[in-house]
Amino acid sequence: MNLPPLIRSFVLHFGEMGSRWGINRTVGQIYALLYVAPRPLCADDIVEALGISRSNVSMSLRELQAWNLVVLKHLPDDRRDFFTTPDDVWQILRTLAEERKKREVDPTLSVLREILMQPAGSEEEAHAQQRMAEMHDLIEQLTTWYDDVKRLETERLATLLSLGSKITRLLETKDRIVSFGRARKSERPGERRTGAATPRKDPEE
Amino acid sequence: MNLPPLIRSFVLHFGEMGSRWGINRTVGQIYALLYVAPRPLCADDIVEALGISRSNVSMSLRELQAWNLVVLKHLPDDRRDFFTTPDDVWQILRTLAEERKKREVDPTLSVLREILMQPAGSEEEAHAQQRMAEMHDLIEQLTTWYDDVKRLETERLATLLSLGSKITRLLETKDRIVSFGRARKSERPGERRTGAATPRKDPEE
DNA sequence: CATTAATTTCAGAAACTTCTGAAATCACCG
DNA sequence: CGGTGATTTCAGAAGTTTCTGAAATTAATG
Repeated sequence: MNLPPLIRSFVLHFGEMGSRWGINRTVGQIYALLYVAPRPLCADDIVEALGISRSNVSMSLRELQAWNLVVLKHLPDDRRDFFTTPDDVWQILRTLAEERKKREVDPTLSVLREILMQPAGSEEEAHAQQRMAEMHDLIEQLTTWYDDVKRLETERLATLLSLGSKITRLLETKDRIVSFGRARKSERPGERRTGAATPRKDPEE
Repeated sequence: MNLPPLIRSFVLHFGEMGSRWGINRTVGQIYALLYVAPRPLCADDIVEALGISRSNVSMSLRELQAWNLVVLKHLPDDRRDFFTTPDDVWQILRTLAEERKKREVDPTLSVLREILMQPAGSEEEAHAQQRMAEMHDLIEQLTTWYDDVKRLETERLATLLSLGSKITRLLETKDRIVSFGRARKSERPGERRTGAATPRKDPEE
């Protein structure tokens, strides 16, 4: 590996972090390198910088493309592919969130739904379904929130973040002034709201 | 593996998911099992249910304890350890977030800060620092928001979630009525706010 | 349509992680 | 304080992932 020391530390750290996240080390390193590079890099630049095999670079770039994390550039009169990351860090965050949701959250939700459709064959299974329904509802709440918030432009999202929990304090006040928080009285968190995930046994009780 | 079919699917799915997250398959399965079990389980119950070795169970439980994801119970006149997960799914989510932050986000922030303190030795490094500063600031904004919001009781957090982006619409209106959004005019997202992460070269420009 | 250069694929080697059974440790009891 | 049974540790076996170099493929050019 042949890199200026600051960039080197960054790249190595992201390699480490990558492996904690199920992304592999090389993929993490390549991403980090592209992220800080002042111009798009081609595969051989990466081979050179990280000292890994050409084929490994090829496979890892493929992986990064599958995650939509890199942008492909072409220079005139050069048929090599050059790669960068998007300039906007918020955009990167959005992509990351979207991809992880697609790969991890959505399949989990659908497994949970499927299990919850089946009839429980025992007390034990009925209890398990109850627990899975709780998990299902939590995840559904979070993804609904996410789907809503992800559409915000960056500036608004940043505003929302910088307010944080202050918002609830604001809402406290509004509750009493504007007619805004009305629906919330009847709906305590933890209780089931959607019909979809209700286990079979419920009707009999 | 000797489990009712519904529970079996759930456990297997969490095993799979676990491996995507750098948590290992067995640990994921054990967690899933404890999560849906109607009562605390001891190590031998787990061996029996999942058909894995006693020592593997021991190590995996250790791992789960290190993540604060399981609760230890003792029955009177029985010196075995029994394990459960907390009843409240929101609590589980909080713990998960806290632990992941501790292991992944905090170290990344501190690596970034460290690198940003060092003087850039070249154009290339200076550019890299600029990029790292952007990443640093984004992460810092997110963790500040998280630190703020995590203190909310579950009920309020749920309210906040269920409002989602509606809040910004509410704020639009308030901006004009109450004197609440004043600070935001001068502070465009994307621009540097904290001094901490500013790369050395800035002062000269 | 042959040549050349870039890129991808893939089988197996290397590295790493997970899992096991045997041995060591621990903690309670008489 | 020795015996008993539960639990943990650990060295190495089994399994998995990552990485490489050689071969195959692709695509542009004369």
